[in-house]
Amino acid sequence: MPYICNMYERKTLPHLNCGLDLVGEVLYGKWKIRLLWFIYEGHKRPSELQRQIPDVSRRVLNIQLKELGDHELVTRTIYPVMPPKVEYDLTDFGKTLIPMIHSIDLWGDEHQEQLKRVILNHYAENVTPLEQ
Amino acid sequence: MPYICNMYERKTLPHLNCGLDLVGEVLYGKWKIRLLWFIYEGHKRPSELQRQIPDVSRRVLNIQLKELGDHELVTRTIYPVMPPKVEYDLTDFGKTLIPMIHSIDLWGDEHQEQLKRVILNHYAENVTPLEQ
DNA sequence: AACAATACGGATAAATTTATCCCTATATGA
DNA sequence: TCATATAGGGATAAATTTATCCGTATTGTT
Repeated sequence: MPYICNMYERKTLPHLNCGLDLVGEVLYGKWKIRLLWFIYEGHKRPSELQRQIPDVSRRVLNIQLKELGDHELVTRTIYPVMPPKVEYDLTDFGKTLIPMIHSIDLWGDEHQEQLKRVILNHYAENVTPLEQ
Repeated sequence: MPYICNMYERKTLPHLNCGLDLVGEVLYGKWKIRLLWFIYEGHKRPSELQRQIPDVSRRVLNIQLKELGDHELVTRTIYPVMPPKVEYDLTDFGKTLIPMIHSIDLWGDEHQEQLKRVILNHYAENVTPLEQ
């Protein structure tokens, strides 16, 4: 049974075998964790989120927010004003993720020197010889 | 400056702006967190890992293990015996991830009912009308 | 009048990730 | 002798994700 996801009809079924599979289904997306984090920090409007994460295209931002909504991690409130105003908020379910995301963020900050080193090393080792 | 990664010459540069970017660079891969977790649980040989995660192709398993190694999260030990024997172990750096992964795993288990519901709902809502 | 800000989505292209298929090697057991 | 287990890589295809470009609308500002 095909289904549309991310504006795309998926060909394969998801794996829902273990807890980590389930988490992956809802959090595996390049910007999702960051979106949850910024919403938690109070950046609720799409344009604010876009400014916080300039690297994401506005299109993908919308898609990932939509999926977070479908997965009941955030709510979307539309204010009938002009110009349009939309706000995202964490649901209670979404809020249960915050301690986890916080620990991920902390780990990244604590090890940022080492992380940068290994990431850049990995690239350096894999640069195409022609370009060195 | 192009670089090869995942047997593929990347066209865009990675984002290394914040802690979450850095974590993403080393953990963003469909099976990486599970690989770290199973190695932590004592399944060290590639063939064991393959059995724990039948859904991953052997090829991709090797590639993701290689990257975990490049990122200094695991070590790879080759025993010069026949048939070949290889063992992966977490490095000290890799071990610092365990509490985080544990909390992810716990969250997934604690909320598995809700997760399954929202994941399946999301699919149901997005099934192509033709197939319903 | 022209333009920016707000928010959203369709069509499509590009990038990236993951999978499939096939190959190398050696030792052991049926 | 033939299958199996072990470990791994090259070439390529398929799937999936992400980005780009364009269009819709309204209000207020220059």
